[in-house]
Amino acid sequence: MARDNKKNKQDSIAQDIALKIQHEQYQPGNLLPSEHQLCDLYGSSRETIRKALDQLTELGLIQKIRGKGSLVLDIQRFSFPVSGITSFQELNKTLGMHATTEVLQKKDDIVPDVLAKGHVDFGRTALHIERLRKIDQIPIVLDEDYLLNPPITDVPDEAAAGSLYEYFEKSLGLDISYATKEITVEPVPERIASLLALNDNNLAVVVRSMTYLADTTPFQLTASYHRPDRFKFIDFARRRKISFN
Amino acid sequence: MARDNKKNKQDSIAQDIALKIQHEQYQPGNLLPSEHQLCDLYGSSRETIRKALDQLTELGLIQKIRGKGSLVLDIQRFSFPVSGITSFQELNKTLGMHATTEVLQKKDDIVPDVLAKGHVDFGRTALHIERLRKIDQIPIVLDEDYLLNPPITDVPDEAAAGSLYEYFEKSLGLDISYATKEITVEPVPERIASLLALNDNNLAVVVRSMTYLADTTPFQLTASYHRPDRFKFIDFARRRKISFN
DNA sequence: AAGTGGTCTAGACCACTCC
DNA sequence: GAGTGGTCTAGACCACTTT
Repeated sequence: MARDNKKNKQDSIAQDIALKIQHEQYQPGNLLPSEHQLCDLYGSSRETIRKALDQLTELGLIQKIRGKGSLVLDIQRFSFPVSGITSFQELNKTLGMHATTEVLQKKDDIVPDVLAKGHVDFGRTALHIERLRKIDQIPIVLDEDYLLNPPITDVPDEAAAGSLYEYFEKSLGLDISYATKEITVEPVPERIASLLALNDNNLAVVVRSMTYLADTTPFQLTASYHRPDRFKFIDFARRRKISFN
Repeated sequence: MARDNKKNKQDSIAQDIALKIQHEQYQPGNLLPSEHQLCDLYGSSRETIRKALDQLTELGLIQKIRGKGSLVLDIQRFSFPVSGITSFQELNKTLGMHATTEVLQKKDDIVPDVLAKGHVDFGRTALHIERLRKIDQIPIVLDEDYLLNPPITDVPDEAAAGSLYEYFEKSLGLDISYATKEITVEPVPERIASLLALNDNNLAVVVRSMTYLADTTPFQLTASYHRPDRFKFIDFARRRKISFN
């Protein structure tokens, strides 16, 4: 699930067209109806249609070509959702894998300095949730989440075992907005290595992220340890027009 | 460098504000002038100002807060350019490191199947450029580029030693638009391992990418092999409003 | 010439924050 | 209430592709 926040027109239109692409009502290699036709279809102005199409462009679902139209791109379905902020649980649903989550810990702890660095004060405590994710019984990811209070006071066990994001957005009504993410490859402590059943070299892919609300409040720090042989990060990126030189 | 394509108003405004943020004329934690003030400042309509601010929002430079204003975010400078399509050469300039590029090969070759898969026909030939990137004499990245003809017929040696992107955009006038990228960790062949001076385990971070022009023509396939101990990928991502369930 | 997307405008109304 | 951003509109003019 995650965000049915499509209250406004442009978001509803974007969502609707996205679904039609997903269900191949609009197919890769074909053009969407022209903006003018979409105006009639949805009964809205052209700028609103264009804002909806901008969202699809940003996602990599379409490419607009001047004089021609909006081309539906051929992005393999398994590469969605790409990049962005997406939880294991959501990804799981989308890809239809059989995954389980085991909650190993849930208690207040001091945020490790490596995670806190540059984001929150050192020595701050937070609700620490440790979860081991398995696919077909094989451990794939170990998630170490640190949830800041405020805005998060407690997390029910069911939410920890399921999707934290869904709980935050749906139950708490938090407005999750953006995140910074850093991917490295590092040797990890023995405990983590054994949980993930790593080889002798103890190398894991470490994804550290900081997630913020719309009002810029940081609320979640995460370190995810991935088995290197099962790790895959897929990204779609557009060339930006802004340069910094 | 790269793309001074800021011919239109919204891009110029976005670029101008971005530079003012970079030079701390607008500082993290402070608000930008209001949209109304920016209208006066740049002599444009509010929607145009808003489109410029949208670009900055997408980049992670600002966060808009309703009723308050546009807050300049505190993204450490070393994390720019974030994500997106950014070449080694550009990154190098931005970070001011001392790096060298050694061109090992430049000849026509068949595109390896792993790279071609899902993007171009198997068995297709392309201009293969192999480059070893070093920082302070230490090998960091091995780039295997395959450039498709058309649109690329040849690449001068100077361009290969410098920035391919700069050559494509500035000299050839190509309109680079988007790319898909995939990051994995894999054991690599002995030759690559020795070029990168890897440990006994021969593990490297492999970034495979496919880059497209604005007219959706694929033109560049790349496999980059990174030393795991020097690899770092930094990303800024916004929560999307479109869901696929 | 007709149809497409690209850009910009001036204005309207709303929701939220702050005083 | 005044100021902020969020959304939407109707229309204009331009650049490009197609026939």
